[in-house]
Amino acid sequence: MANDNGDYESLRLQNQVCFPLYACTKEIIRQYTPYLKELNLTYTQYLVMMVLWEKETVSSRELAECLHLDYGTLSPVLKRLDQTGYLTRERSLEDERLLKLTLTDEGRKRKSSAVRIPPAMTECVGLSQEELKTLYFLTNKALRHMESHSGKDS
Amino acid sequence: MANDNGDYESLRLQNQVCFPLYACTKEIIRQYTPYLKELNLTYTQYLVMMVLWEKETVSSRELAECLHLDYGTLSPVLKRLDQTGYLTRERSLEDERLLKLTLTDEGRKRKSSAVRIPPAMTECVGLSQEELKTLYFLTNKALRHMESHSGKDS
DNA sequence: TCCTATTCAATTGTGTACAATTATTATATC
DNA sequence: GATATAATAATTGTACACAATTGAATAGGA
Repeated sequence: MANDNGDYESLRLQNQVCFPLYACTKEIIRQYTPYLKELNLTYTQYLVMMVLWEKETVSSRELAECLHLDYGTLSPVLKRLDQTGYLTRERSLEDERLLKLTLTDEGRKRKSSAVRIPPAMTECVGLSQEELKTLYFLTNKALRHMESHSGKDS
Repeated sequence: MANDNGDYESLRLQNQVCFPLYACTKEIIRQYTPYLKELNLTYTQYLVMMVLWEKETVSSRELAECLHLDYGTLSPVLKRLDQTGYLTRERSLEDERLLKLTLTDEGRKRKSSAVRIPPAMTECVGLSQEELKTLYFLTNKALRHMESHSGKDS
């Protein structure tokens, strides 16, 4: 009934949606690199700094949640940012389990240098504002769907 | 003239397009993991296998190009797939620099188990066919733009 | 032919990324 | 108030990911 070609059609690299998503993400991050290098940051570290530039102080737990990263990834990243001198790590007084991260003056200074990164990256990706909005909408929709449908199906 | 809020608006995590792309990619790969574990594959190894399932034999150079991976990533991945017994690595006779990868019977067998992965993943992402097509189009467009505008501007 | 530049691949070093385990602190239950 | 449970981080182990370096094979030019 079904022919062999048709059965395996879905397994072709060209027919995967995730693959260009994966390749595109890596390529964008690669394009970020030279800009971030001037700030002594990696992309992951830049994500942490964006949160701190906005909130000044944040718990490790909040950070893990909003960046979708676990402690195995976050712990060494935070240690490096501490060593670089962009943030401080200290235990919360109310709850000794919580790690409180605070932006340092040195870290705050980098914010003004960072403002030119987003427009440069938008330029580099080569999509229109409309297309970027669509991309933003679709990836967020997929993310929300996967979050609500993973793990805790009781 | 310009207010401080407006200047830094573009630096907020919520206004980044790359971030949901990055988070979404990681989440999809995480969702792949249990399916791929049954085949003894990681996501990167699965990408290599998809190419081999289609072409039976391929050079390392071609693989690096179509998967957008460099040899630093690819070499150990190929070594592991060799150890698992899904492919063989041998030097090309015509050009000793080239590494020729060939699918083994054991590797070929896994293809029939893999066919149920793509529909399961489509389901899991939670986007319509139309939305997936749009996502595919936009990420490929961005990829092509970045490829043609990076490095060799003479 | 000899020399140089290029291509292909592997290796090294740094930095994620995540599952699984461990340790510490808080909370809930009795 | 002692004990079980849950929450928060850190650590360990495996596997990418990529820049930079190295080394071998090939191609191209004087």
